[in-house]
Amino acid sequence: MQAAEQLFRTRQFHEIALDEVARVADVGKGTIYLYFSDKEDLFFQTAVSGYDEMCRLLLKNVANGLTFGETLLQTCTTISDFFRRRRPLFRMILSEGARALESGGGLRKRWLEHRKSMREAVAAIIARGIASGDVRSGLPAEVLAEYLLGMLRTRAWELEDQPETVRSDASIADLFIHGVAGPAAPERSALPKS
Amino acid sequence: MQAAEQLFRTRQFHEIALDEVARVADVGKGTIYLYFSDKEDLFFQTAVSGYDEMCRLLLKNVANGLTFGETLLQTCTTISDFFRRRRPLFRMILSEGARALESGGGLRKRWLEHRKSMREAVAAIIARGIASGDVRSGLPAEVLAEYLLGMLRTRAWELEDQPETVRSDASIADLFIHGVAGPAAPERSALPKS
Amino acid sequence: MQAAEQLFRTRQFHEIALDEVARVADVGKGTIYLYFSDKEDLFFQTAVSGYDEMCRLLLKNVANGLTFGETLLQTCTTISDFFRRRRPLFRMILSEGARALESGGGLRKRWLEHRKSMREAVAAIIARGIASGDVRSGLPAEVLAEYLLGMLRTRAWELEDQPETVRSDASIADLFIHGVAGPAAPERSALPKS
Amino acid sequence: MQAAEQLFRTRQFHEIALDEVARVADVGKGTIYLYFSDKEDLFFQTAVSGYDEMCRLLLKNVANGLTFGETLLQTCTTISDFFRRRRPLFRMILSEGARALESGGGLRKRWLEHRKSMREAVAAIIARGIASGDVRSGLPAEVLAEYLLGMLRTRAWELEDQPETVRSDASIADLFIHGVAGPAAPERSALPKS
DNA sequence: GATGAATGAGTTTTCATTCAT
DNA sequence: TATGAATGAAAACTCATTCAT
Repeated sequence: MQAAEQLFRTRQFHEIALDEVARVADVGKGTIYLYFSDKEDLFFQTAVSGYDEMCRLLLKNVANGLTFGETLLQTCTTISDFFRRRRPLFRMILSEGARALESGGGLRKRWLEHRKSMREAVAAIIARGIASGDVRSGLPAEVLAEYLLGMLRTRAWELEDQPETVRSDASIADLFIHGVAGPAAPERSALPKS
Repeated sequence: MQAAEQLFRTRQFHEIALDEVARVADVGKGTIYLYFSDKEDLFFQTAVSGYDEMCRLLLKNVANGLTFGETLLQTCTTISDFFRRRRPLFRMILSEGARALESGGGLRKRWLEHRKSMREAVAAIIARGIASGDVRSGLPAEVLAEYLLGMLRTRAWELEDQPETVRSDASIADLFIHGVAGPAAPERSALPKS
Repeated sequence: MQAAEQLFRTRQFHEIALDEVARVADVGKGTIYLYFSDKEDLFFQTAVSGYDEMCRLLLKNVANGLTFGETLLQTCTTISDFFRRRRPLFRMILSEGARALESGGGLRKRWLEHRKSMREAVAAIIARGIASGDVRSGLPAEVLAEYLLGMLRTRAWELEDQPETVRSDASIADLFIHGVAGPAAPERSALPKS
Repeated sequence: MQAAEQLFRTRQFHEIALDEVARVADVGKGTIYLYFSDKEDLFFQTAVSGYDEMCRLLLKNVANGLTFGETLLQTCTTISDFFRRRRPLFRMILSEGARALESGGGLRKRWLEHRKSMREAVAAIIARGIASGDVRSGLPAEVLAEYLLGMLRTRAWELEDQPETVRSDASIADLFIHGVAGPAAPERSALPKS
């Protein structure tokens, strides 16, 4: 799985030959088939394991005694760090997710389960904001969680060309909470400086 | 290109054989090579043409005499409609984009140009909000434009299971402007009711 | 199909790689797949075509004005010649037949149809013997036809080590008609001398 | 060897993986190689052992004080029963025989030896018929033995679709002795009723 | 210009065989 | 002696691309 993840850095599923995975992993090609039912399965399992690891990180990092804003920022940072450190895995999640969703059948279901875990991990944090009155109550926490993840994804994929200052975790958390209208500047935020 | 787009509805680039594209397009297989240098090129051109069409829509739909909120909502609607009507093309843009970015070389540059057009079309709208004071000024309009696009993308791909009411264009525009904290309820917004 | 037949001379279905067939046939490997749906199909079609050719030979060679014994001998000769000339094809028929019968499904049915044609071609000849009183009437002509074919098959595969004189077509026809008890010697037979 | 025989019921040599043989035999895969030099060897030995067992049966069942016709019928019954009870083994003999004969080398020789035993066991019975005058003397007993075996093989493989009455052991023995011309009906035969 | 038959490099997958334990 | 994890050669099959018509 590490070899698969590594090769995903520069190529997509279909462009990666199992020959290469075997070579990088330094095992025989047949060995792969002892542990994964087929190529699809190898990449699927790898992606899923990444999902799960991120969930574990999120659950672990829920500190107590923080304001909602602080918690949210911490969440953004956790996810950002993961995205940065495991970029290829992140790509795999995106592209295997696309395949899994399209494929239908048991694969689709298994995939959605893992994605749901992720969504709920973030939603739990936002739900605390709703409870504390820091977040509006009209929309499900799950929906807001997806938007937050969407912003983080956008930052990771689409804003690479922008200077760090305008795409900091703090700015994402701030935009997520206050929107682009923003609070009255300049005492914009009680968030810790990023 | 229409044939390619149509086939993309259910399958990915690598799963689509040119034989099929030719059959669906009702031309000889060799003919494709008279107009595209490559299989890659066929899909790339198709994706790019979709990008451009969306840009055209955005530029056309910029009405005058609207408040910022109204303009933004209109923008969301325009994009949403396109995403809905041309779902396969949208998928193609995502996946060809991933390939183009990774491939390096002239392809990458060409792709980024088209994406920049899109970003700027949205950014222009947001810039008007900054000018009018409806949008904070600390962040580049381009960055905010990407976040908006990210929200729309999230809605299209990740929130299909949610009821229409919690993922309306109006709610996206509202969240984008005011954030999850929301305006002082209940006279929440000058936005038209969705 | 000629290449397949030729390679079958020394090897069995599973031992023959399509690479070789392509090389011998002097076509690209992919070309084979333009005309046969898969490896199985190539060998099946080849075997079937052999069956059909043998049937054609049998039907063509039915001369008139011969005694039953003469007709039978001629039949034996026709089949023997075919077996000798097209030994690999004959082997293919045997082994593809085994596979087709085991495989079940449409293949099995298609195969049985062709085999039935063969059986009936021989049975028709024997039926004339029954009509003329040269052959007993208690058993279906089809059953007797299979036994005759069985003897010819035995001769071709199991009696290669025996001298030609004891495995002549005439002796097979004679044994088939009169059995091992034989007619009252020495004016044993009205059959032409082989 | 029992596992191999059992798996041969539904599949051919090449379709049976040693993994399966090992699993069915409930031994480790490596263990097979302690007792057989080869996959080939395993199946060859199994087939050969079947041959030998049939020979043993034939030799054991040679009762005294029977007419030739009775002895022959008994032989047919013995062989038929074996074919019926051990159908997969019978198939294995056929297909391993084909491989062994084509392979050349020591294998071919070893195979022919075992086949010769079989042939001779049947030939011995026929030789008694020659001695007693029940069988013509012009042809070697071995040749006639092969034809008899050929008829039995035909009955087992090609006449499955026929009603039992027209493919009884008695009818085979009768056809073998008297041929299709048959004795003067209806007091056709001194054979015991089947 | 249009075509589609031919091609063969490239890919996934299987499985007999080995060998360290 | 028994094992079964590891292996990599081998094989079927696909498909982007070419090119003679």
